[in-house]
Amino acid sequence: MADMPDPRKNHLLAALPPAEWHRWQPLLEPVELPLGQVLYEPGRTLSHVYFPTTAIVSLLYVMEDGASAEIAVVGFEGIVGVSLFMGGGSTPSRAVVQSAGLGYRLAADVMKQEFNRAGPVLHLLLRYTQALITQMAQTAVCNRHHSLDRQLCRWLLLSLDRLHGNELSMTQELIANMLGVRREGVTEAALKLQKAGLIRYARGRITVLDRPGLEQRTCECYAVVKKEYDRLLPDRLAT
Amino acid sequence: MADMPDPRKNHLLAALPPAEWHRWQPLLEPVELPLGQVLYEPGRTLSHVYFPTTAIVSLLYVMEDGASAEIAVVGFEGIVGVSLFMGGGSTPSRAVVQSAGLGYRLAADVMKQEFNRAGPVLHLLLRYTQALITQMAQTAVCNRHHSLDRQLCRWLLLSLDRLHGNELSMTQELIANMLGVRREGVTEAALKLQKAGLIRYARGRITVLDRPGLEQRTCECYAVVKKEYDRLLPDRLAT
DNA sequence: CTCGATCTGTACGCTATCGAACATATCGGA
DNA sequence: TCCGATATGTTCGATAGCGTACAGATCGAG
Repeated sequence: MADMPDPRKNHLLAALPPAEWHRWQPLLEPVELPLGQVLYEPGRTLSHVYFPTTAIVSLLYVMEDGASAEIAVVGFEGIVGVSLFMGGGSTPSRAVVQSAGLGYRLAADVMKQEFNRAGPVLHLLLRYTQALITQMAQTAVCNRHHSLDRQLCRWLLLSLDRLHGNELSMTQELIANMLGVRREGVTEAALKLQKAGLIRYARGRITVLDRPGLEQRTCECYAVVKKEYDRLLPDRLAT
Repeated sequence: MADMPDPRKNHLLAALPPAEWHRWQPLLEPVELPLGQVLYEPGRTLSHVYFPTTAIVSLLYVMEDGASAEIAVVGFEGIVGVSLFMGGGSTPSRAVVQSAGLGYRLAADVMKQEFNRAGPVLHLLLRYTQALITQMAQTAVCNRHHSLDRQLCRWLLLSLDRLHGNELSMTQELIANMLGVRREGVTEAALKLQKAGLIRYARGRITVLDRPGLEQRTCECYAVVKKEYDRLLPDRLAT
């Protein structure tokens, strides 16, 4: 834990007013988030909320037959476990670490207390949740209308925005689970992108060579989501 | 406006504590909601929030090329315009009346004020929003994995739950716009359901003959959403 | 250095949905 | 009663993604 990053690498934590930050700081518990770790299960009451700093977490729904689909993705800009303060304390989805990294967590009762002070924390978290809603809505639209090629671009860009650098550590199998498609489909789509010189990859390491190229090839969904996050959470530009 | 229904046919309004209800009653403005009426446009700041009583409202995203997809549906159990209190005051989607009827509206500034009292109103609205989030998430999953047949069943059931009686007034063209598919596809799927004796329809009137049959034929998505609404909003059973 | 495990590439037939064009049926107003 | 508008039904070729099976490539542990 020597190289634990500053909690304020998480943009929500960074956006806290001094008083709140002072209260929270001793209560934030640093956590390692290895690939595949499950932060919450469908229907289970949350014990903590998580603030990723360098990790990326996928919210996904797993169907009765085992097939899955990603609903939204959360990185250093957000918080995992909004149902805790929204009400209900659980959701039908599952949260899984999609890209290993670090983060901080806060106990559920503390989070609820802080939220119920009804001050800046509440409004910050609700604005974030509104952005998350947009991401989910756009995922629905994209699943309906756009080709796998374009969806892969969108997915790579959303992940890239939540990482530092231009490299992601993801097998095609994993990406397929997230997008809810076959692994072979991802292989085909990724090949096209590689042949076009936009990415390079091998055995679970993807390097983005031409980000503007990806942005040009993706569907409108990416820009819609990006714009809404920027509008609702201007503080994310702070780091 | 002679036959304006009780505002408390809207379950959120019905769930208000006496004090709030007393304050709100004079401020609620009855509105007719004819088919196709747009309650808000993408990016436009909301002037009111709407509480449907007998109408159904679709939240949908319209793409650059004109294609569309429904993200969620709101009836007497809910409120249209959550982005007003969540923050931002607008969303990239559009709200359109999908089934003509009546409702009440409340001015944006009043709504914000009431929300910011941070009492039972806030928690009620957030629990509703959490249910709405589940509906959106499940729409994304359904769009990815389930056949048009099953999706049509889900859509009919979700609509039926928000109406009284077993008849809906909807052309196949309209349903196709909501589901984001071709009108011909809906014709085929509807024919199957009719041949199976589950529904009967003609020129924009659909009668559900065998609701359990529909529930059996739909995908798991319907039940997931229904269960979550029931869990988060037990008051909806009040009427 | 070798072997098993993991990751990526390729092929093939299948099906759902698409896009477009056109046929039929029913409603409501002139 | 007739006509245009609207709603539904049918057909047909094209295609994206599926399921399955298998082949090659590369990594790491022993």
